[in-house]
Amino acid sequence: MDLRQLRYFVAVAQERNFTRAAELLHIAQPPLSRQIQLLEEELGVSLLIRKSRPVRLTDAGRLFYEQALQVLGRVEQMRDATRRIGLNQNSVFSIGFVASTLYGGLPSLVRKMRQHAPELDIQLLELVSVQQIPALKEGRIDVGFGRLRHSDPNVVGTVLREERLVAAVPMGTALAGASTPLSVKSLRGQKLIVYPKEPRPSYADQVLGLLQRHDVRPAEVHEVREIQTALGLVAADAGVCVIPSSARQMRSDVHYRLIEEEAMTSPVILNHRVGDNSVYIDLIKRLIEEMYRENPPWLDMEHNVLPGHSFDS
Amino acid sequence: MDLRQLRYFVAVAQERNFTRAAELLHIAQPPLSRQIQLLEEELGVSLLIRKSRPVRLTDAGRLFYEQALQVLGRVEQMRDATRRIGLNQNSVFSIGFVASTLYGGLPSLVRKMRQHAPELDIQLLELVSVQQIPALKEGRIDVGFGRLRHSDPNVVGTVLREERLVAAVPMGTALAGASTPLSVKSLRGQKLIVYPKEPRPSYADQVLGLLQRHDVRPAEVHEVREIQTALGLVAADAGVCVIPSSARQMRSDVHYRLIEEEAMTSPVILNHRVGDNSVYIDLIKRLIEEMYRENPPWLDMEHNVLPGHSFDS
DNA sequence: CTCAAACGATACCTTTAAGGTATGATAAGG
DNA sequence: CCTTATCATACCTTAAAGGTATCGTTTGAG
Repeated sequence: MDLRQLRYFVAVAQERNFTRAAELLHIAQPPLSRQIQLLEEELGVSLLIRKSRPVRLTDAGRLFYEQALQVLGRVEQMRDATRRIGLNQNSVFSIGFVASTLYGGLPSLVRKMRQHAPELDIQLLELVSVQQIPALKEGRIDVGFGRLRHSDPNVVGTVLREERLVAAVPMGTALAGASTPLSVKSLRGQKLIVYPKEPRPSYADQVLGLLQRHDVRPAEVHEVREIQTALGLVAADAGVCVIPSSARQMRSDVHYRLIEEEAMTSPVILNHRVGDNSVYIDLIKRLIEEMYRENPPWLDMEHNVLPGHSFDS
Repeated sequence: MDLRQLRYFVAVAQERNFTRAAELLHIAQPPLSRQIQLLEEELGVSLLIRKSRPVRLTDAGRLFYEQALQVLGRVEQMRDATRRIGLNQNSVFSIGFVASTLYGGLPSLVRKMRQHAPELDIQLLELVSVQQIPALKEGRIDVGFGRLRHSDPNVVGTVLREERLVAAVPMGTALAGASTPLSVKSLRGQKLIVYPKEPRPSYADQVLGLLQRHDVRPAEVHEVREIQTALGLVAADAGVCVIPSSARQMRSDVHYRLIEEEAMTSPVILNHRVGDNSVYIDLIKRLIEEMYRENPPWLDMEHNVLPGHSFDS
């Protein structure tokens, strides 16, 4: 499959006539016919009904046509965006993040970065923690906000805060009958919902590891794509899940209880390359320190523990 | 530009070494070098810094790399989806759902199902709309709650409601300066964030298709995993996204504006196999009718249009 | 500081695939 | 039934992809 074939197919789908499409594409009709045939052979499905005049799309052809339009549009956009970056000499600064950090200070931090460094083109890339390390080393991102500790000597990891975890439990169940902190051992024998399902390892594995360390075995583990699904299933009484306390705002039709064990926390970690002396790394660190000094609502000191960190190394 | 060149470039970007990348691609190093040069000539920008070892990406190269990954992923997905279309018991009762239906009546419906049919083992499976049709035909699920219309004659699709779409825009931007409904044409030239990234086609494609139909071309498209990431990026002023109106509760630090065009809706559709006379299908239909008669808060009649549907066919 | 190894670029050749022409087969309308 | 339009097949030409040989540059070890 190739972009040229996509363009050829789109033309045929729009004209519903190979001869006219060939004219528009400035090629002869037989090579157009052959290229569409090659495409169908590669896919193993028929895209067009040729026995009728004008030709009609099959169901697969209709789907393929819509998708092809989008892919061709995406290619156009990436060409334009690449040229814009390359020709305008804007600096790009890439930030990797795990989704849960969007409920902490990351949105504000990015806004402050835009204010302090308007010349930067800030790219935001969702990567689970384990993906951030190679991404940093390969230069695909410049900093990363992750949730898992690592041991790579080429990447500096600084714990910004340790966020307390809470159990989201279905309304109307026994565990929902109180609001006091509960022991993680209460989760024994429960159906556990974990996320994100892939890529792994991820926060799902962090939770499974913490439960294991506390000798807690759930009755069933159900892996789902992401937190919104997990909390939705809790609302549907399909099980319980363990989430960072900042995510409690997502739904109000489930019950939340703080997990009392002090080890039941999830760190938020800033990662960057060793020896990266970019002024933007310094700027990020300074902005983070300022934000923490301001004690903003999302920091929620009742559910976060700050390690005695500073950025002086 | 061609898919082959994108694959070549991605390999070089990942290996940071032309010789190794060539080996992985099963071609010789000189043609790889030349193809990347042709690509750079066509774009008119440099993608790689070759004077350093290992080679590094330029800023334009980094953006191009991320975009190329997305495009290649899309091509893979469209191939798979096209092939899938072209080419479907205590009693377990499986319900497929798209994540956004968890913010509607699905959790309540499942609770009612559990009450009315306690003998059922209700399995909940997150599947995007297009995955639900083969899943129904193959018997992997018994009903599905999806967002995309289909034309498969073997599956009955009933539109339960048409949910109005809203634009989530960053605080402090021009579009956030009003609360009145806005025209979809206002999204021209904006950076658009779409979700879910995979599998495809999905709600992301529904939005892209709707924009295309209204002749709206965004400046850039950024695909992310799911709505929480999309809204978080909006909060970080990384672009705008189009969401179902029920999802507005997820974040309060972005601005929402109803999109005024009447066609800018996303249907919620109940799908089941033709001729499926299961008492549970009848039960689900009855429960849905009861729930809609109760006019619950999530139904939000201001942002939903009910088609004159009944389940009598 | 020197040298050898690694690695990307250039030149030129071979092979492969895209496209063109001629023509056959089939659908559809008069 | 016949003619025209349209897609498929066969075969040839042309253009581009890929291979080999080799040059120039970077980097790290001694």
